[in-house]
Amino acid sequence: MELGLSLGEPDAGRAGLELGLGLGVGDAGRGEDGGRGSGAAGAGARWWAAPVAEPEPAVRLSLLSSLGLQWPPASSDCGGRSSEAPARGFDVNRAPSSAAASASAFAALEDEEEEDPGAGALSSSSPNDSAGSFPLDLGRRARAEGAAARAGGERSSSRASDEDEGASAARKKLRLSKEQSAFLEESFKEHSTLNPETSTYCIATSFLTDVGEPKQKAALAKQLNLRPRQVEVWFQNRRARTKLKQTEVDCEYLKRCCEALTEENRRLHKEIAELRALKSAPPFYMHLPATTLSMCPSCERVASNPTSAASTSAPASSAPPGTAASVTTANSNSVAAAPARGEPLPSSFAALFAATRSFPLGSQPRPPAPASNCL
DNA sequence: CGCGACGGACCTTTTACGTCA
DNA sequence: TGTGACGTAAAAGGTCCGTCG
Repeated sequence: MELGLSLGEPDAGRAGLELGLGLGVGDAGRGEDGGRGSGAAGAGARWWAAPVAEPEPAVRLSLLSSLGLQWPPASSDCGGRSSEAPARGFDVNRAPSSAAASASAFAALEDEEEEDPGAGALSSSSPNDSAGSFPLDLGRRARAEGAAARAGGERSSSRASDEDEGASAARKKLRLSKEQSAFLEESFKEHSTLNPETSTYCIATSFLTDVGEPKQKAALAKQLNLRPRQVEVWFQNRRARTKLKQTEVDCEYLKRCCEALTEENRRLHKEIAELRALKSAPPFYMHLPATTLSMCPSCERVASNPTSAASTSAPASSAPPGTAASVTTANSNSVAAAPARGEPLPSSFAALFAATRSFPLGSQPRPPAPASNCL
């Protein structure tokens, strides 16, 4: 998707300002993170990359900033490998205190299951009856399922892990307990994807060293008494939700961007029309050199060139306030009308643009104009 | 070194279930 | 009590990448 805003003249002779918001949609993330694509980042990070053929004009960023808008939105919390791993306190690759505490709890759980592997498997119909402290008791059903998964042995394929339960069996949806969701959420904050490598967290805590599959997925599944497939599905769904939310945020931001740029475009068109009207004024204005005008970079007022202004300052000094010399762009339409010969005329364009430009974008605060460089 | 098979991880879409107003 | 909206677990199909023979 490409939002294009053309500012200025359509003809090639004039310098038109082409604004584009490159919005990559699709399989954008692949290849950028050196591995498989992070689709969540694909919608967000791709916008940064803006992989268009032509080099990105600097005006894009500067204009966005000049519009008082930041990109990406500050609320951007996009998952994905390229943008993931914000500085959080929780690190699954380290041993948090709670996890360390849970290690011993898990050991106790293991002992309990070894004594009675099927304990309580059918005693509860609700998957949410996780009464008790996490993770020692994450719900009997979940525990039973975890035990069943371990009893059946880990499949090399995560998809196959469910096949042993019988494909004909009705798909039973279970609700993860709050504790399980919270723990998975913490893991997701750290890494939106499951780390296939050996988890240093597991090694550090060494409570899963005998698992034989020291991966994050297996570790989480083991700790939460879920099947690895469940952990995998949860992460997939969580990434999808994150991406969806991020897409909504980005869409809203782009909408505001488009509105702001449209307004800026309208304003610039108006200025162009006013300048054209001035250009078609009597020849008196025409022999003013173009270098007469200069823009104050700090306050964006148009100032007259000192040398040029000096040569033309004499008539200006004779122009009293309230005459055409003090007219600003606010009423430049009236200025555009050719003054009758003999009327006092402005000495330069500087007076015409002496007033501070009005920016319709209310979100953009303007710094106060330094008095030294301004008219 | 190039190539195809394979496994693993991920993404997107869809389905189905549980909850709640 | 029935119902629709919503959240979410789960599955299916596809893609990509690394590994191996």
